[in-house]
Amino acid sequence: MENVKTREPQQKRSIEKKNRIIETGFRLMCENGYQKTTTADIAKAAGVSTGIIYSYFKDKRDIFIYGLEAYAKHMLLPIYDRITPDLDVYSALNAIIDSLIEGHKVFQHAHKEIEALTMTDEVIAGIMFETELQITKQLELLLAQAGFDATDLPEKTHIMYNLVESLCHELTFHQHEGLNDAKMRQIVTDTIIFLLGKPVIS
Amino acid sequence: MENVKTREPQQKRSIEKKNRIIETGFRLMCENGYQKTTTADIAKAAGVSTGIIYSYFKDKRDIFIYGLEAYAKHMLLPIYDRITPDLDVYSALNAIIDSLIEGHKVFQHAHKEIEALTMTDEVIAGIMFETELQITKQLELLLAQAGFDATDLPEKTHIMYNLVESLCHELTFHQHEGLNDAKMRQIVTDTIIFLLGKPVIS
Amino acid sequence: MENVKTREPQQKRSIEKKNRIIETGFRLMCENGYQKTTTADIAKAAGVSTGIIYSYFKDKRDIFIYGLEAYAKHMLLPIYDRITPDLDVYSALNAIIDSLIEGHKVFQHAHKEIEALTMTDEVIAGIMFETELQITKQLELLLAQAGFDATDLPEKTHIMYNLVESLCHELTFHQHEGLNDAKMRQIVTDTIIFLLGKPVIS
Amino acid sequence: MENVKTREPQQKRSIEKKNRIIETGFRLMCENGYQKTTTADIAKAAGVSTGIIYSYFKDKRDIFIYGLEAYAKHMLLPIYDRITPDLDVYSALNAIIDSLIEGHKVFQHAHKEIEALTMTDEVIAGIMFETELQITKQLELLLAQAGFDATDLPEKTHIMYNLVESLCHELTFHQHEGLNDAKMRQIVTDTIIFLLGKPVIS
DNA sequence: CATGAATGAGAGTTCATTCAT
DNA sequence: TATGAATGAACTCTCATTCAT
Repeated sequence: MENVKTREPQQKRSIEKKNRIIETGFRLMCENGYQKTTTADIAKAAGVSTGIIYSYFKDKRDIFIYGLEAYAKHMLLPIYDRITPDLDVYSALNAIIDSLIEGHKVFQHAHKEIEALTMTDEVIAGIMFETELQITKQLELLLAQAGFDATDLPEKTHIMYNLVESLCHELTFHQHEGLNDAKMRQIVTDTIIFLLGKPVIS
Repeated sequence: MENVKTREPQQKRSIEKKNRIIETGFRLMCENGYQKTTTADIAKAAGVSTGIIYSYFKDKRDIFIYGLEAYAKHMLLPIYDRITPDLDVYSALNAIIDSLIEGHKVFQHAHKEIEALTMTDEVIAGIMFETELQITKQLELLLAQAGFDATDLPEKTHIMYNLVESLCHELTFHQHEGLNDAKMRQIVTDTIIFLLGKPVIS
Repeated sequence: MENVKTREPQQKRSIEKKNRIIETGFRLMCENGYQKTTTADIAKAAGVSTGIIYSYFKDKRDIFIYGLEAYAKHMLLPIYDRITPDLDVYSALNAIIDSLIEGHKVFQHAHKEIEALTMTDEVIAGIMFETELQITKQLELLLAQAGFDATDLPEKTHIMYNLVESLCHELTFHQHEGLNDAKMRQIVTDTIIFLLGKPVIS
Repeated sequence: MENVKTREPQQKRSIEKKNRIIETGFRLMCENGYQKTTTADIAKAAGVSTGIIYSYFKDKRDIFIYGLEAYAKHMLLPIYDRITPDLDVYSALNAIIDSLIEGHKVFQHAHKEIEALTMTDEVIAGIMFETELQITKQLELLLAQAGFDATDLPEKTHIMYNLVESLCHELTFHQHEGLNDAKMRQIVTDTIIFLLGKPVIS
């Protein structure tokens, strides 16, 4: 039996409204912090009343969860989409980096707030964990298929993922003056290629 | 322009009390989240009254700032201490990694909460930025002195710092099953050495 | 001075709908408490929209008032109906008790909630007062006509009414284990006959 | 392990304050209804801030429970106190009636609101049930010891209790005009004596 | 006539901060 | 200095009522 209090909007306008609340709410929470964002803030920014929020969402946290899932999808989908069988591993790698950078740009400050909530909220932690797992599994698969040595692949993949994550963060926020974007990206891809070693076959 | 309300404790016992509040408070905030930690929790855990906290600190955030500064010092000091002129660059590198891992272990979950607060609090952001700057500058200096090619050194250093950061995080929390600690560390140091390239003057 | 907002339904279907709202709403309010019953609950249970309720009723309280009046009628009517001139006083008494027990069974928990609302709502208090008055007056009349001594009749009638009320309550809810229904009823009727004393004439 | 959020006041002033909140809160809830009484109302009437209420009580309902327990104690204690071995059964009966009337006078409107909450709150229902049980058991014991016929004693006691309850209610609130207090009381005691029958051992 | 999405005032509760002792 | 009781603004969430369709 479904939740009886919140309802799934059927009308087009309602769906748009629900999405507007998710987008606005998640953005505010990520920009200003989960706790500092009040339901009144979200309602005002989304142009709705506070009451309607509780027609679509169980509670404030529910908005964040929905936003987080959209965020995860936004990060994952392009990866699946861009990796086609005819792509060589280097192009695929670049496609993945592009995807993640784009995801960061769209969701701005999301990452830090999510990481913090990960500590105290198991559901949120679970979603993030699963997302990261999907991405790294995808990377491992890609590399294994391309014939790269599978030795220490999980460890290498994890490190590569973190390298790309950090790169995305810097390229998105430019917190450190004097760093050259192109150079950063070049170094990261070089490093990943170094980590990959040479393909075993050929 | 001194703060008139809070005072700098002169007595030995008072100093101990202030430090106890900082340590306990910062730990609780990092473990359970800044917002979820109440001043009452801190007072109880530190064995003091809620009132006395406001003799030593301007507000709750002030406790966090003090804790953060201690944390930063804790991360930085060992780096300075362990890098002696007679050390070769590889040993120095390992010493730095050891220092940062240790720092992570001591301050546990601190990082995530700090990162989140960085977004909305400029002072906190400033402290973290300065700390990272100090570490990377130290690394750059170390490497330059050791005769490594200074080309793209800021970019490389930044990437190395992130590599080590991620490593520390994984070694401390072991969030991802199936990853081998020793291998991870080996790969990271290998990667750093790869990034360093060869010293210009052989 | 007619209410301009709500209207008196003319169509047969509308009348049925209004009655369904009254029945369902009053039942829910009595079972779960007035405050705990929401207009959404009533609408859902009655199979109508929340909006339509405000076409038939001024507000939520109005539904209760209507239900209460129906309840009062339900308690009173059988008393009038069952007391025919040819009935002796003892049979009439039993008929009244039967009527009240039946009323209780139909409206279940109504009494307690009504009593509580009586305190704060003068209209509700008035309806209940009037109902009780009708019943006791009816009793007084019945007894006077049957030739019983009219000394202290109002006081006696009031006490008899309460006796029957309590009896009905216990017979309906059986809250106290170990009490025998038949014995209770027997004792109550015996007590009433004791209270009545002997008819003056004959 | 005790509740960690609410504390048991140790200081005399604190105990007084807690009691003031209970008295004021319970009175307001009984006079105006549980739902209509807000925590702000209680705080204002008790001359405290809303916050302090939650130092002494888990929630609003907790205040009511405390008040209810005090009410029950107030009803029961005088019964135990006034029934001494040397008292004949008629004097004891009068003592009980006096006790209950007094209880009603002190707690005013309490009864109705309590009855209503009994429906939806098991804890409240339990307290009331236990109180009534204590009183009826006391009555049964008293009568059995006095040598009255124990036939149908539980049923008779229950009816007597209700008789007294109704009497108290009327004597306290005088809702029905034209009824004479003294006569009412006389009739009730007469009825009880009738119910008692004659002591078995002459 | 009917719908049910939308409103927004107001509820209970929390907690950083203050202050009488 | 130190206490912890007290404050009250601000939070999340509810629901009787309204209104666009």
